[in-house]
Amino acid sequence: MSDETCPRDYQLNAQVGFNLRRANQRHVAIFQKHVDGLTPTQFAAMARVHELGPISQNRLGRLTAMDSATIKGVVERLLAKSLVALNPDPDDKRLRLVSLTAEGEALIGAATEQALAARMDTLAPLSEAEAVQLEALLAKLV
Amino acid sequence: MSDETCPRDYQLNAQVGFNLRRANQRHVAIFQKHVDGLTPTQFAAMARVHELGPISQNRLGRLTAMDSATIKGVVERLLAKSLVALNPDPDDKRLRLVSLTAEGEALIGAATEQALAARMDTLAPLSEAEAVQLEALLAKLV
DNA sequence: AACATACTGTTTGTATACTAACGTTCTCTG
DNA sequence: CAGAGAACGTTAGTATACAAACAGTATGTT
Repeated sequence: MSDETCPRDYQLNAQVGFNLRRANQRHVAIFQKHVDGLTPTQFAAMARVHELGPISQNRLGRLTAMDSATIKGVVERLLAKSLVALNPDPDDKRLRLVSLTAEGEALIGAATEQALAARMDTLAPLSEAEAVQLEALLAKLV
Repeated sequence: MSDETCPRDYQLNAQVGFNLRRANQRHVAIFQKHVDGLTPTQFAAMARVHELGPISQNRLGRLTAMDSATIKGVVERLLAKSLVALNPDPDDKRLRLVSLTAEGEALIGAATEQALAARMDTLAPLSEAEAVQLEALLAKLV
């Protein structure tokens, strides 16, 4: 990010919203460098399915903070990469259960390590104590 | 945001990246409720032009953390609302200078107050001291 | 003056993100 | 069991966001 982005005395730069957006932009960029082939949201979706097993599309969306339109696109793209499969629920004809394919299961381990490395890089400008503080404050905010 | 979004023991929820994304989502939603007719990025762009006067499209993008493709779209939409004007720079034929229209100038004052109200709402879950902390930590991060 | 380099704005393509509206299916209540 | 209401997934439309490639313009060096 260029120096020009940070003139010292504009109030915009002090706004939480603006810096929240920039911090998020920075994290996404760092994540992309570490994790190959998965965006942060795609990784989040896969991590949830890995944790919970087969799960409906909308429920997966809620658990990863995506609305139904957004999660649909994410699942579609994971499907195109053969990382997840989509099967009807025998007990509820509305549902389409998302599950990891063998390929997806094979990927998630390495991806998790890469995601943790990305987290480290993102927090690099902060001390250990500051990182803990930030995570606590963000948790209060969401 | 539903309770379901926050099961207590999934590591995903402890990830900075995930909570950064959610905090940003929440702020955008709050901003939309307070500021009518302007998205956070559109407001950021207008605030910068208000501060600095006529400015080239790409430079405005750098000062609001948007790449050239993104700022182009934002300016286009502000243009469609007649809030900004676009004029060639006589000294540099590459540049298209963005400036506020009278309508834009008339709007920016009220919008700034609404944006500050949105900021208050966003930080509402935090104490005064925590809000200051968060802003300081985010500033270190970007 | 000529040339390499850099910057400006533009376009295309992909990926979130949300709103609103819709048809299908389920569940709950009377 | 019938009808209301809710939840599911889908679609269309709009708005960031970034990468990559492009032509036009400016700048700096020789």
